[in-house]
Amino acid sequence: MSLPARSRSTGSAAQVSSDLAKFPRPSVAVDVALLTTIEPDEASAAGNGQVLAVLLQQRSSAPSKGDWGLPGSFVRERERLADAVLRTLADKCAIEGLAPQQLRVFDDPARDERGWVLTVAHLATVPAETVLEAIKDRADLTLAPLLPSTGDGPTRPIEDLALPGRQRSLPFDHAGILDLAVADLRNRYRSAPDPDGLVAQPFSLLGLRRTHEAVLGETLQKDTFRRQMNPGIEEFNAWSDGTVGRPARLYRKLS
Amino acid sequence: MSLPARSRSTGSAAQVSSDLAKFPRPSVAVDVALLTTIEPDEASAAGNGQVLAVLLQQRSSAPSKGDWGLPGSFVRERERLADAVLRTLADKCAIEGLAPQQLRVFDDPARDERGWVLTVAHLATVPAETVLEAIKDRADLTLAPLLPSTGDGPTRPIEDLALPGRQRSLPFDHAGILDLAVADLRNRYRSAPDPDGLVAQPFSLLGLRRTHEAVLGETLQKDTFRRQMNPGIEEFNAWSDGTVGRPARLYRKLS
DNA sequence: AAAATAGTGTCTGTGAGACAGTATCGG
DNA sequence: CCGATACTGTCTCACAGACACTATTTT
Repeated sequence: MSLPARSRSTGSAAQVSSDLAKFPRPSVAVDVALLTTIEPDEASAAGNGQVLAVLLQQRSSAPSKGDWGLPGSFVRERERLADAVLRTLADKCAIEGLAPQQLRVFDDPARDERGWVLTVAHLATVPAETVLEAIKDRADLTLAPLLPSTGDGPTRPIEDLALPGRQRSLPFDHAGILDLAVADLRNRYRSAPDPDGLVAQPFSLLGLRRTHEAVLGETLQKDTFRRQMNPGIEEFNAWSDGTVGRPARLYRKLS
Repeated sequence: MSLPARSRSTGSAAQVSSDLAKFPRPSVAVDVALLTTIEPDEASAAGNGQVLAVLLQQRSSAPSKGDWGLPGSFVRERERLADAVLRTLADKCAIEGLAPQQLRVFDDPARDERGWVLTVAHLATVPAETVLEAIKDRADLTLAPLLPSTGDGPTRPIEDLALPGRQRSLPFDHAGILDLAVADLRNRYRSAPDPDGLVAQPFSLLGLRRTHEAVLGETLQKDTFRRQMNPGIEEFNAWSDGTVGRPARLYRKLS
């Protein structure tokens, strides 16, 4: 970025920072789509395994009070955006140790009725157990499953988000943020084994495939999947406890 | 995003907007990497054709005054980020009619010595003639060629940016913005014919390939390239004026 | 005719996709 | 033994990559 032509560089800190004061400043927030894979309550359609789910929080205030939306908060002075996301998750949801990833800025000037607010959308992923532990005593937090699109329309990544109560849609532009997050996650899960660490670390190829199927929203072929994942994993000297059938070899992610 | 718990929704605009005032607000700027493909002055290495180039402006003020950097400016009240980029290019460079694309926010709190400044990096592309026309009478604008990496290191997309004078590096985090912009452009040019419209509209397959080679920084095989582009183009009822050799059929982009 | 460029036929290797086979467990 | 699950050999098809051949122009 560069200054307008009229400003002069004096070297004085006070003078220098007063240059910035000439420009209006927006409020800046972060929102986070925290995604995980869960076993749906009813044996749902779309394959036999897990589905993607997103953490929603019931809004305690201001616009759309009472509705469920993505967690978020305003950025603090000179705080890094990723740190603001971590703080939001720690303060509001008691979840720690993630690596949020920036998606993009949503900048519609009318997106928030309170004023000029930019929000930087983020994506974070976490194993299901961590989220379930964090929300089990909380009435204002929930995991909403993302049912994969049954039709063939490639328009929106998500066919249906199962919202609690009679709520029909997410507030603000949270639906757009969620679409972006899912598309981003899917892109990464197309080529590499569990790039975001959703599965615990020795895993069987079946467990890995179930998670990939949940993320991608489609079933995968067993043998093709093995060949695609093979260069990215290494054998682990253990075997799954065979509940039924032959035990499966366990693997770890490589490097 | 959501409000802190203590705020109440009163419906009064004054009351509502005062909630936002409780939070510190950063200065927000946009920076743009305007990329194009040019014929390099000397018959450079790396193939026989064009190379990527980026528009640089000599900073007239403040930090790094006199150095060359990416054009940018502060966002105005309730202005959309893409509009801020368009305004920057129109005001400072007299270039219009582009479609800037957001890359990501750079948020290092120490990135600008003047204070807390976030910048939203953008990418825009434009045919070479438009840029050359716009900069030809301007001493503070230049097109810096991006020489493709000669070695095999896949670390950085750009081996060398040919900066004017004795300047060694770009100010702020502009080098990172440029890397992102080039990587993004390359991703799109890998699968589709000229997705950003860098070539004029009936084109020969040779011209299209030269532009793709410039963007990707590597030479492409004639016949493989044709097959990859074929589903995305349609024949145009005209032929290139054969200066030497057989004239080439011309094409247009499909749909 | 020679040089230069455009366009295409074809061979080969690689890998996805699919099917069916073999291996190893619990009952 | 049977059922169930894990694993793998192999066939087919499609396509990238590469080479060379044919086609059409200027000189």
